[in-house]
Amino acid sequence: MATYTPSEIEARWQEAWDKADVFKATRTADKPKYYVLEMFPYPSGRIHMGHVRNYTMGDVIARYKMSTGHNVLHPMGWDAFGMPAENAAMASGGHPKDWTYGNIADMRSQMKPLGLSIDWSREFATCDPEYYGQQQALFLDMLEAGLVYRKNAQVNWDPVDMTVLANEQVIDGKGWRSGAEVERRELTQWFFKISDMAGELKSALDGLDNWPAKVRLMQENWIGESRGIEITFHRTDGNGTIQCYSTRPDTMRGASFIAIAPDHPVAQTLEADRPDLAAFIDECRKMDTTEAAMEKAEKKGVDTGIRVKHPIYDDVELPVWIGNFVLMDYGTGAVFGCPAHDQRDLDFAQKYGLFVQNAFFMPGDDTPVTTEALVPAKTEKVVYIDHFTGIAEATSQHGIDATIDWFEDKGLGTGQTQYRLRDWGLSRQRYWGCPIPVVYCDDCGVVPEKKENLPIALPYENGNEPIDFSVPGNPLDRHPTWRDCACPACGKPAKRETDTMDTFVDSSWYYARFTAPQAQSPTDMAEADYWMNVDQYIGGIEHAILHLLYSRFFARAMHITGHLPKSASEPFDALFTQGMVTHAIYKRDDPQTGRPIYYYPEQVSLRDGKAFLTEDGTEVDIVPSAKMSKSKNNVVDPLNIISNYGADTARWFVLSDSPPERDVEWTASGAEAAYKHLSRVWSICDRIAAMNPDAAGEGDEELLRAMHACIHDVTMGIESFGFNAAIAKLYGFTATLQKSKAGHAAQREAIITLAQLMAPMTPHLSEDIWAHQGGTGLIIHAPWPRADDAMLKSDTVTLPIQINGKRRGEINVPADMDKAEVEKTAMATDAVQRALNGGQPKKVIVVPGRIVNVVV
RNA sequence: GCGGGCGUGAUGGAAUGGUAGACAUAUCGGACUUAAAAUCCGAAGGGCUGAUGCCCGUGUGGGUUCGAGUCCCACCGCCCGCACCA
Repeated sequence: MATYTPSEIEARWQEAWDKADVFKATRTADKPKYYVLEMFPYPSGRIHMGHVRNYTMGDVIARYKMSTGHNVLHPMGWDAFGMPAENAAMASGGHPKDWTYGNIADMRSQMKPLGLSIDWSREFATCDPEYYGQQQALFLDMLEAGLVYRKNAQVNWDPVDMTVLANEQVIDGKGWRSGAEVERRELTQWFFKISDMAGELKSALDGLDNWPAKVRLMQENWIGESRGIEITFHRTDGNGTIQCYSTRPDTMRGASFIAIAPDHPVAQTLEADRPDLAAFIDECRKMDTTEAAMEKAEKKGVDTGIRVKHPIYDDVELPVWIGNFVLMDYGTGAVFGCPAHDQRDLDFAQKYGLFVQNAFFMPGDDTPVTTEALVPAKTEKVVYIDHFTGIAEATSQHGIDATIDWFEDKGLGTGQTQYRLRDWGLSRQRYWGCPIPVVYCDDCGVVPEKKENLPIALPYENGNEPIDFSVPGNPLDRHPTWRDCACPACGKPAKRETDTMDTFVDSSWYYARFTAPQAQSPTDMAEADYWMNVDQYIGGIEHAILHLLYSRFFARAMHITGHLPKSASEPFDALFTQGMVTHAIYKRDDPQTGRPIYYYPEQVSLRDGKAFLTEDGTEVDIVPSAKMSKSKNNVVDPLNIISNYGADTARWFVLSDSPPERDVEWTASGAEAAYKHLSRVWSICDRIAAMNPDAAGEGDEELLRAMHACIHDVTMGIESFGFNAAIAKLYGFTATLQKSKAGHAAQREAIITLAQLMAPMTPHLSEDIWAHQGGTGLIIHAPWPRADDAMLKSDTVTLPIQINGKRRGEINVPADMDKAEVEKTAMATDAVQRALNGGQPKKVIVVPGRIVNVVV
């Protein structure tokens, strides 16, 4: 043993793990199972520090659970369908399949040196026909179970490229390639009936105790349960009614207009005869379809000329407007506007000269609303007038509840629980996705493909048929033969669906597939029953809503279709959302153009907290803690770190400096420090190994006490995702061991325990120390150290003494001293005597083992 | 716009409502060295004081409490998501 050489150590132990096949997961009854899963990556081609952090966290849990006697499943795969592959094909020729599998091979080889405890025998990519074929089977089962249906929906349409665009491809309302103004276009598309489960998906959130509260709250708000009422408005022209959904029927007195969605049937019937309406509707169709854009856009409308009767006041007529802010998907696609109690409605009313009328007032203030809407909190008391006087005298919430009943009693409306959650449109007009396995037959209509014909493979799979990416649009549409097939029902020539599935479908059930990746059906129930649920799921907060909600829906759908047990309806028992890895940006404004120039970390030298170009010494600006981004040149390649310092250093650092749920800033000095620390541990091991085995020393007990405290703290840290705190304790204990003059036996016990406690984070170094200290077998198989309670307790405690809540002194007392005695001791101290100045304290609070506070 | 989160030394951060700043970086001092690097030892929130000590201090302003970084209210700033990016 000489110096710490991670490259040699890490290769050696990875080989040893491979040889012993230690990470292969097999169903067995003699150990409790533990399934740990990190959100699988998209194969972009390069792993980045965010991946390293994510997988290292999962690895820490997996290895810790192995050493606590669990049968651990820790798989890895690839979320491999998606637009970037098609974009690459369009940009530089080639085929998405080659690009994707090439990237997977690259990324796998970049991940292996990290020494992750992954069962690679279960690896799959979602673009493997073996995977998406089972996904098609699942789709057919869901179709049969009534969980899938077709309806019209809008897409972003690029009129120049003649293709559907993803939201991401729409930039300022224009197509990203053509620059043409994007339109909305209606297509018939497939939908999952997730809204049927809205209530269940919401109420089941309560049981997810080991999910972050913020994620549960975000999902709850996303599902958006609201109690309201559907009210019928009668048209004065006698041409039927308009149904409005409202969560605020208590504001009905102040209703001054009806607003309907541009694609509301009433609006569409008027379009032909009214060029002004048609033009407006057309303008609405050009609007960005994202919710953020809709909300931010100026609220505009056009009067249709239609009038409806106010449901309560016979003499009041309300104009019906088309509003660009009304969504057809939510409620009935029509709302009534009450300007007095809604700022958006007030702005709209003022813009178009509509009247403003209060429905209620705040107690003691009956000033009518003019420029600012009166929007009370639901718990605030309000005073209703007219029809609602007296029925709703408590709070605003009472008013809403009471008026819903009032309208129902009068037969004017129907109470309804409405969800914001919309059905999940899964059709994508793209090539690189899972084909939707249905066939269109002139005679039989829409026919599901037969299961024995699955997988319906992408054309490339059937023998290198050329796919043309030189023009935009879906290559499946223009493929010469792929669409042609026999109708599964009648056998006559028919055409395949050319839409593929949203890639979110792929990631909504992969966790279940990992339990039996080679099964000839979507899952193997025996395996699923054993391995599900995922005990710990780890990934980015950016997936807090869609991916996790879709997965929860799919787990339920898979139960309904017989592919998962009911107990797996909530697939992820515990969820952890980790933060990003950030890095400072080094930049300087170009003196000529004024545009910023970004420099790579390697081009910069740091001195006294300032950054200088290594080349010529020019000072550059430092922007701290920015998301790593290729365009800002602030990306650190994990492979460079591994080749310079080793995987253990990279793993140690990404866990060390920040709490895992928060962002961590990558710094060269931090990585250096991690490396130095591991070297230090290594040299301590070296020193102890060189000691005389019989050598006695001083402070054995202190060292062992510190060791047991460290076992306790690190165990707690790992169990509670406090990896940074656990690492801080390991630093502390390492320093103690380094300075220790204890005998060989105690020091050897300490270094072995230290290696074990570090093993989840730095598995290679730990194996090596274990071997050098004569441990038997592999450290990964050694049981986790246990803290001895007797060694954690100490005889005396130091209690701080506070005077009026400010620390003024301390006392050392026996740990078991009773309260009265502690108080007496505290009162006798100089600090307290000085503060009392001969008087008596007003109050003395003694918290045993914690603190004494004297109030004077 | 809506929803969610975060804000503590020069920096990353620690702190079951109970000694604010653990641990690490950067900085400074010391040992070793011809010198430097590496390594080891030590100092360090700000202000006043010779020291013991005192005052101030967790984005801002209020509140609850014997006691608030932590809980509540309002505000400011930054970050994430918003349904066809993965």
